[in-house]
Amino acid sequence: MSMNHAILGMLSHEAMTGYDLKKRMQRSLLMPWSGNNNQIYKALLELAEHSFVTSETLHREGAPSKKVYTITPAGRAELRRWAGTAPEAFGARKTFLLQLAWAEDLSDEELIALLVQYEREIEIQMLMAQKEPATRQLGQAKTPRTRRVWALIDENMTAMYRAELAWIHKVKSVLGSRKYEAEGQGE
Amino acid sequence: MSMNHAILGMLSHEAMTGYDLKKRMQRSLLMPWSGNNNQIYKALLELAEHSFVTSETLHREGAPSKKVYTITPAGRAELRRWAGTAPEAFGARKTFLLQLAWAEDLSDEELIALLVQYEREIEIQMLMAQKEPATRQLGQAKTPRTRRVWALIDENMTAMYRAELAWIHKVKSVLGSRKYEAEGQGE
DNA sequence: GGTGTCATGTAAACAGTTACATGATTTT
DNA sequence: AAAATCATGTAACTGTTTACATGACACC
Repeated sequence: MSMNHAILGMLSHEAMTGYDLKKRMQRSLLMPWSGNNNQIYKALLELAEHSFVTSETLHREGAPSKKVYTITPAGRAELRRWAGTAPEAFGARKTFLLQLAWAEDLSDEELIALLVQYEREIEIQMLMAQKEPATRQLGQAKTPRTRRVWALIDENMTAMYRAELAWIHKVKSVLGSRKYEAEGQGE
Repeated sequence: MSMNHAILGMLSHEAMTGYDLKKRMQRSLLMPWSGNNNQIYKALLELAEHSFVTSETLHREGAPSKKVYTITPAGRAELRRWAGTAPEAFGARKTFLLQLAWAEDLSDEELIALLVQYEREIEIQMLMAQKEPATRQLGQAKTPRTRRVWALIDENMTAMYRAELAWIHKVKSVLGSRKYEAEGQGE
């Protein structure tokens, strides 16, 4: 579960409450979990059991109490360990490609309409990624290298959307000009 | 659940057993579910309940019996309906980006080693996608348009991996030459 | 007076993975 | 003799989403 490590990572920059974590996770496209209560409060319990975090309850008058979670040295060690583990290839759930694959009974016009809708969705994601970079929710970078790496992470996100938009344009042009009737395979 | 529709889609080209579906799903990168028994046999039961598929059991001597599933007209209608629904943006789980984000305590050399490992993983995926295109598991395309669309779907997959590899190269060059020390933001 | 934010948590459902169980045949 | 393939299914677990519950304060 990388969820727990994501939380650990965020706490490594700043002590926070579950509520803070939730908001940040929801805003960052890097963590596509919904950032919902259930997961976060459970994960925090689990991390506390392993002594990777400690919590301090702040009682405040006229406002709900807070539980501020702080990472422990053991937590930092675990984070470091995890950061060095063998990386895995990403997995993309592109439901739209499945939709396209079985859209045989749709007309060219319906297909193009679908593509336009999909394009709009991707454009929205890209705009969001640009105006609220995924790494902004991670806190303040501590070193020039981290600052640079975070910028590269944000570039990865936008590059991904740019590639998808380029592909959409190609598909639209193929369908729009009925290039498939020529049966050509060329680029 | 797009799992059920993926099954419906595959059955729309050819009647199959659960076992056949499992093998095809496992081979196709388009359906990143593990294609495990539990899911498939449950999904088939569900589809049968909705009368989207029917099954016929073939008893064979000297071999285990088969249950061949066939799509019904209602199933085809459901598939068509689904194909026309509003598409959603894809979601990518890029755990590696999270790892990178919190790799502050790793040396440049360790970071580059991680990148090289990640590059290898992505290269493997891309090679798999090229030599066994995701749409090959879908059956035989019935029309020139479908043939063309399937080719475009396969291109989408390889373009995605190509974009990732290009990004990895950039990150390697930034880290390898310690460009981050210059604090530059330029492309 | 309704909606939104702050703040913690729980319940129930759905989705997905791993492993088990069975039994015959084929390949190494 | 061991391992893989064919073929169906179940059990137990982990992961994820949606919705519920509570209560105070702030804003419109």
